[in-house]
Amino acid sequence: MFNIKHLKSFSKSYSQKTVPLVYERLLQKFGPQHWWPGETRFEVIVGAILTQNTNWGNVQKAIVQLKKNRVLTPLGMKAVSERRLSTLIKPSGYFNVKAKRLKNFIQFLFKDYDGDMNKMAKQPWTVLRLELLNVNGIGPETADSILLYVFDKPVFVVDAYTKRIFSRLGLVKKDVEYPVLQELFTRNLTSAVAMFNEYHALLVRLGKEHCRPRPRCFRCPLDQICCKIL
DNA sequence: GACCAGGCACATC
DNA sequence: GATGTGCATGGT
Repeated sequence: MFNIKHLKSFSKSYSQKTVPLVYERLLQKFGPQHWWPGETRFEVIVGAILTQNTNWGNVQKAIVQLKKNRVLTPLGMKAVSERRLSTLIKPSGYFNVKAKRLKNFIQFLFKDYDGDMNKMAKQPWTVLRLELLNVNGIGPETADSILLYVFDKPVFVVDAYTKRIFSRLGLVKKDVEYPVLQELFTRNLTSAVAMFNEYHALLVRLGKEHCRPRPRCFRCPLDQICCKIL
């Protein structure tokens, strides 16, 4: 029987075994998460930017506001002023910086792709990734979320939960760099898009419910995740 | 009132 | 290159 308490190590074989196994256990425990069912690709991108370091519930409030005011389309968002945009997305927090970031993305979308998401979809994803990272306000997690959840590209999304969970499982150090952790998943998983999509969502679910920044389950050094879930 | 949330850019050393 | 800080709302 797999028991993370005894296997804790940074070894390669541990990773090979653990990365797919954690996925199986999580899917078994929580079931499919049906993540990011945005009505349009543009909506998912906006959500990806608004959710930076922010609770999804707050993001949804902002999305409703944008939709109500017809700003949730490339043309609508291009037309609205940055000041007005920041007011509409207020519930999502960091509204001034996020308004700027949304405008930066819009500028990129119109300059390079004539405001056409279909044209963007045709770009090879490795190229698109670099272009997205070049937009001020889009970092690795947001870029990869867009590639995976909007354009169905085989890119694993690493976030704070991923880092916390897998460092506590002993597979990586606490301050592991983004590409190193990402590589851990791409190297140890065979299937891609559908699984990457689901795995990331499941890690968020696990993180929210059982893996706080400061463990509350003091009997167990990994908080609750080892004894109750995995 | 403290903690937490599906990051990122920028300043400083 | 590593580390610290500002950005801000809303739920528990």
